[in-house]
Amino acid sequence: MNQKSSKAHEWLRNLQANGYRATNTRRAVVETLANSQHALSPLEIYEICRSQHKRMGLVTVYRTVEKLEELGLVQRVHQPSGCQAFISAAEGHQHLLICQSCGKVTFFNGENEAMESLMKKVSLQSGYQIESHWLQLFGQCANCRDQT
Amino acid sequence: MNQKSSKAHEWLRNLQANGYRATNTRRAVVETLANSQHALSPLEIYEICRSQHKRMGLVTVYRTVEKLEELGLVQRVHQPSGCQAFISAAEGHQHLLICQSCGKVTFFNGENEAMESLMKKVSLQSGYQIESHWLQLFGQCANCRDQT
DNA sequence: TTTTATGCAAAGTATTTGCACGGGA
DNA sequence: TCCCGTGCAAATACTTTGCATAAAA
Repeated sequence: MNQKSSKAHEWLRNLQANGYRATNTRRAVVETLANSQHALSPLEIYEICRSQHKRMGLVTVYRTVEKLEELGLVQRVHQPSGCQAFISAAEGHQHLLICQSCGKVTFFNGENEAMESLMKKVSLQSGYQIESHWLQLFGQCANCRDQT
Repeated sequence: MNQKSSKAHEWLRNLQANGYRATNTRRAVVETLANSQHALSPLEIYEICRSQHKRMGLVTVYRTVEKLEELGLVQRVHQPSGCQAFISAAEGHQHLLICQSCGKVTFFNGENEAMESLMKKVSLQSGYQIESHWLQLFGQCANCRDQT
């Protein structure tokens, strides 16, 4: 069993532990998202899954993604081109790095002194009590850089 | 003339300089957005403007906001609750700090060594060439903290 | 006068909901 | 068996487009 499918299994177990059932269609959505290095929209997930489950409905994708998000297993990705896509949730204090050419998503560790001190500084200057932050980087991945 | 309305005038001048006309309805949208400390959705802008221009259509708001965004005068704000709202564009390397209670938006300067070194580090580790970053903080503003 | 902007209505997308049937546990 | 999950269709929300009229320059 490779690392990819173990993530899918873990998500399915998590769903079941929360009273949700492991159905075939749900399994397809979970595997698609768990194995993807790209953020996928409900429609994209639907099209990928439909190659295996002809009868699958787009609604099922929406409902499954909703549950995965609720359990913190996937997260919505915000991009200039739109905010409908989802990807595996970052673990801990990680953030996203997105390739503008191929869409590949990489996680990086954002829990560091630099961020901490910036937030402390902003907190003092603004009077806000800072509770959370969104940090996302955009660029070109190594592959796409080479192809130029 | 206060600072608020001068921003609205500046935007109108900018629109005219780019071949767009300064109409009454457009003026209303511009003033609403230029004077707001909160991110507003097209529908919210529409409802505010309609108190003065009964005949105004929601479409006009969409079309005006589109032009303001195109000229870099306003920017879209992404939030957990949705991504339809707009606010004055940040000037230079500034980022948003949003109050989770009242929605007030404050800008802070994000152009600093901390961010630079973080991006350099991530670039080395990931192999990505980083082109832009998106940072946003969420918290409680001074007013909302006091009211607890 | 000339050209852009407007409102209305209609058309497109994206997403959610109601419901009877089907399939997991 | 029991109850959740499913697909379908319809409803809702958000945004864009076509067009005849109104208004800015």
